Amino acid sequence: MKNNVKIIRMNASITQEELARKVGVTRQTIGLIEKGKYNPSLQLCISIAKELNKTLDELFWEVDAE
Amino acid sequence: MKNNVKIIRMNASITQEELARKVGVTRQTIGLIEKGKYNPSLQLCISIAKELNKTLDELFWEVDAE
DNA sequence: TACATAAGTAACATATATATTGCATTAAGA
DNA sequence: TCTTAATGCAATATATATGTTACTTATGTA
Repeated sequence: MKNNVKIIRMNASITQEELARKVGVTRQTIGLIEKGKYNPSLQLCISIAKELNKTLDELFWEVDAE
Repeated sequence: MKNNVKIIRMNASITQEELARKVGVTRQTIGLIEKGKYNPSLQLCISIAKELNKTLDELFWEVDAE
């Protein structure tokens, strides 16, 4: 469940808490998603993407290329 | 929670049941996602996309432009 | 040193995605 | 008409995403 959320959020210079508040979840949820410990819902992924001005693919597609 | 899964699945000429089996869920889950009644997990969205040779954006991005 | 901010983490509760089973409906072919 | 495949739909059970609360660990700065 790797993704680019952490890098892109930090590039946007906002905290986990700010992002969480904007998309309507808690800081813990954002933290766990960034850590790859959660399998977030599509709707949340879309909200995060819009908040960071990215698309789903940019944040979540083929990040786990191993 | 609109999306393009049904159209693209039908273009691929496979049934809900075939797609479900390939991605490891039940037929009902695919049916409800196509109907827009579910908010699927990211991992399932990725599995569906790969099975249909599409990306997340092609299946789920800004379909709900209303 | 102290204080504040950001982030990691854990326990428990709740909401909901998904499974399981079963039945109804529709369309296509014999 | 009968049969089969594909789909819709509903009730109940289970797994897990997410919320809530709280403690801890940096890190920067006065």
